[in-house]
Amino acid sequence: MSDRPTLRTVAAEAGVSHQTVSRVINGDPTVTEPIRDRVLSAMRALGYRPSAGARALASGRTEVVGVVLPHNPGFAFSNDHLIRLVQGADQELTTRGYGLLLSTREVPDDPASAYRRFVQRRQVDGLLVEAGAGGDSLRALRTADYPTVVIGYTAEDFTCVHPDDEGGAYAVAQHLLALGHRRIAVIDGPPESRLAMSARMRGLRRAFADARREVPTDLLEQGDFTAGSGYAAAERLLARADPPTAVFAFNDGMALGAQRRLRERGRDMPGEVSVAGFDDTEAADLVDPSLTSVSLHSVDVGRRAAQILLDLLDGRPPAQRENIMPSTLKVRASTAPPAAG
Amino acid sequence: MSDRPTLRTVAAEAGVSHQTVSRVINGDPTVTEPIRDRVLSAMRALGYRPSAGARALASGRTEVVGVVLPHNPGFAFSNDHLIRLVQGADQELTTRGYGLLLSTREVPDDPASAYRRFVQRRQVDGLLVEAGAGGDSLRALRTADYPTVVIGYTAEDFTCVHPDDEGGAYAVAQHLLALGHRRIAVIDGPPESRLAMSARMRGLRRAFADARREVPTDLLEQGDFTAGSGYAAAERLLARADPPTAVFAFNDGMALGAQRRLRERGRDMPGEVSVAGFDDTEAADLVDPSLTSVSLHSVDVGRRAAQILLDLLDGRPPAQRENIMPSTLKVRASTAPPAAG
DNA sequence: CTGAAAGCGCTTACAG
DNA sequence: CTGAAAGCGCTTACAG
Repeated sequence: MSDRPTLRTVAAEAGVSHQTVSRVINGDPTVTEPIRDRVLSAMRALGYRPSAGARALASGRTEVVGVVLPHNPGFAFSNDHLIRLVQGADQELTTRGYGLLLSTREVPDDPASAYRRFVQRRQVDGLLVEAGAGGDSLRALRTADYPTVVIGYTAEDFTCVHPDDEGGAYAVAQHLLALGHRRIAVIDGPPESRLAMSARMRGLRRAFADARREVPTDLLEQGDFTAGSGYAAAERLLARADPPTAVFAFNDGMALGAQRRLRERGRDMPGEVSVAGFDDTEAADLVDPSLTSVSLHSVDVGRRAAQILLDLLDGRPPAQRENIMPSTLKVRASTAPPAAG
Repeated sequence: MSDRPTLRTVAAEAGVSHQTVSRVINGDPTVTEPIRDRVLSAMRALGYRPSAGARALASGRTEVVGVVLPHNPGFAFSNDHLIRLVQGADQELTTRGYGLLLSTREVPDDPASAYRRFVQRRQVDGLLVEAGAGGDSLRALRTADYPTVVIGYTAEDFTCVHPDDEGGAYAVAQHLLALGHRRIAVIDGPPESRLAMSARMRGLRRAFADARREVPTDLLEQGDFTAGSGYAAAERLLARADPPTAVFAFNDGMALGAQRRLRERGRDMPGEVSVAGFDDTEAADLVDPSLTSVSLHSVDVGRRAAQILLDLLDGRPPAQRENIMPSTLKVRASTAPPAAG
């Protein structure tokens, strides 16, 4: 194999200086048309490929963004959300010429953590961090002083992008109230997702308030996003003296677990009990009855986060710190009016 | 902000040459203990962070691996498999000090493709390519002359790693035959996944041959991995004069679609009809009856692929071109002996 | 075991 | 509008 051509090889071939070749590559408008053409054909003829490392060293910018995902092997129900976030971010980054360096760790003191890899080695120009299970690690990234956009909720002072959890929960509650349900149970998510869960709870309360109804506080159950916790919560709800006619689980996994228990207990769905979930995972459309849920448009969230970060890198700071993307209620077969009586 | 410390700053602080600092960073064993300690504390005191770009330029290695995933927004059923592959690869790469540059495109003539990004810009030392929907694009990566490991099947002459599809299908067929099923229908996958599907078909045939039974060729249906195609295939199977007592769909999505149609048609599962899937997606455990399926251990596949690539980069070529990772039959509630008679 | 020299392949001012 | 100079921050031989 012969050596790879460099800027100077191309310059020699085109009969110009290597700076001119650099200008052509970087789209400098001051290069004249004929010169540009000559350089471009020389590049093509030689199969020239710029060295990202040399560019990064000389320019101080890597044109790569780090994406940090939570490292939760058991966090199965969010896998679909995660991959769609990445897909959306990748679309935007690629379009704008940036690379996406991925890490599934966010624990800052783990020697193999993203923090160390991206920040310590200066491999990236900025960071996209999925808030995931822990906001604690965000504080560490803080000190790194890198342009950062958080995907999800954070109590820290970072620019963030997240779905409209409040609006989504409002829509579900409004839907159930409009169907005639009053005894609506809620299966809450785990404390690690407190900020998102509070937003959903706010939406729920607002829907009840707008309907001039009281939230039935005796029907609140705690879950942890697993199907098992939804199953257990359903069991406890069935044991109530005055059981719910509708169950709103704060994610699809718990909703599916609740459905399973209700089915085992012989409850007709949605005839006797309606069930709604959140996140609109693939399974929602596959189970029977198919599950009413809230779509978070994760691809759009990821794309928007990347957009905001790249604008920031280009010197255009975001208008707001908190950026909320619309979510959509998907009504399916698992919700219907309560049985008369 | 003060300027970032460089090798020379650290060298001055520690009272050594910058080469010695470089040696400490790269773990050169010839550096004496006291010198190493002095350098390390100087690095810590100054908050030194090496520049990945400068390293890459000087050493010719980026210590980053490109991971190319198929860009299929509709390819929903493999999302879980994909994210687990990436997770496994990331674990291995991180452990060995490599970064993971991700792209969800593999179309080589797309101006925003992975091919262009990774290869043209020399941002990576090697490539991990998920064979996904198209083996065609692999041919283009070929010309790039990068160390490449394919995840999945390929007709090209690349080192590859894939799950034991043949063994998994063998296990399912053997399980159904052992339960007493003879009329076993198969819902095949789409032509894009031809190589994996052929492997599954081989496993199926081998199980029948080992049991001295004939494969009921009249019960072969074509699907395309969507739940809809499984639903339609089930419909056609129900219309047979001699319908199957068991349905083996070559992915979980089609199996769930088939389950839905069978349920709608009032067939008891698994009483009247057993159903098995493939891939062991999250939904398999959530539906009712829970779905017998084949787990592909995607995390292990991704980890192994990264291992092979990194070994290759270290000058240790793989022992075999084709590397097969074990898959596991997960028996759940959807399969049972056929109704007597 | 450690230092002085050279260079990796670009970009960024600065002249002209 | 284009070229000559300098330097980005490392690593890799090569001496000693």
